[in-house]
Amino acid sequence: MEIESRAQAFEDALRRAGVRITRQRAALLRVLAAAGDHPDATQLHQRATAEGAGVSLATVYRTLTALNAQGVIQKLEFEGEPARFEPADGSHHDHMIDVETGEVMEFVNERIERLQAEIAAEMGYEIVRHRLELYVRRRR
Amino acid sequence: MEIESRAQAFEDALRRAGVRITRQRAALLRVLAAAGDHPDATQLHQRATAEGAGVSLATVYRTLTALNAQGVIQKLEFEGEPARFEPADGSHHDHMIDVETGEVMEFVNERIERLQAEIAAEMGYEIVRHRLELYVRRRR
DNA sequence: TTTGATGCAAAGGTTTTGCATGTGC
DNA sequence: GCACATGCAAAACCTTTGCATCAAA
Repeated sequence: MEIESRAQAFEDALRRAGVRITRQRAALLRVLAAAGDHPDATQLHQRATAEGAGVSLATVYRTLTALNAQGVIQKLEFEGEPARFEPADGSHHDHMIDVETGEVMEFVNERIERLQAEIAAEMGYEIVRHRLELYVRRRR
Repeated sequence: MEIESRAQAFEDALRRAGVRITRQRAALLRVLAAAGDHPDATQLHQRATAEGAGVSLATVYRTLTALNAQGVIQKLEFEGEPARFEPADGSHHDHMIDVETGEVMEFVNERIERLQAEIAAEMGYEIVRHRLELYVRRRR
């Protein structure tokens, strides 16, 4: 069971960090592990609620903040939308957003990563993190 | 007078688009043309007010929305901050933000631009707009 | 003169927080 | 049992908007 084991890995990471695993957090970890899309706080709240877990929206936000700080999830802030979240699967990737359908796709490009590091280095800096989003339209 | 002529160019662009040039808009155009940094709506409001122009914050927002739609200014949304704005000088560039000082720097890299277009094309898309931000720290 | 722009204050949407209570470890 | 997590409701924050008034062209 792919999803269960992923949720389990999240729990372990948190426990190691000394974070308590409450019923609410376990539910959110499961919902996050199962998410194939990039849900926002409200959607996560709905999904956890649908699963029968009693979780308040405030707790969803507090948990997301904690999980993000632990590096277990990634916060995404696309233009003109509430923040979305995705499980951090270790491998870094960037996002492409179809402006017509709203669909979010992921991609990785090593050359772009390297170029970014070079640009920063040339100016005397090192990259802490970065954000690259392509807002695109299907070609015809 | 560099700034004055830039502000004048903005006015011309707006007039051509059939937008009225009010006292408030002229003041904001001057403040924007003079901005070497990347001010947010509140800062622009303060600067216009300091110049003696009576402008309400609501009008600042409405004007920024209009100017952005006209392509006269560019809206920037960095992580965890209110939106900032910069005059659109025609040439596209991306941003580097020093996470320690908050300083915002601009850069251009043709290769990154090309790679982005290639990535989108490979997946059957064309780029409408994009956003690239490097959050950096000074190297030591 | 006409139509769009403004100011004010109120509301909008998302996210955070204070405080009393509950609960994992 | 203690410290941390939760729920609720209120507030914070940035931004937008309804409506009466004003002013650019």
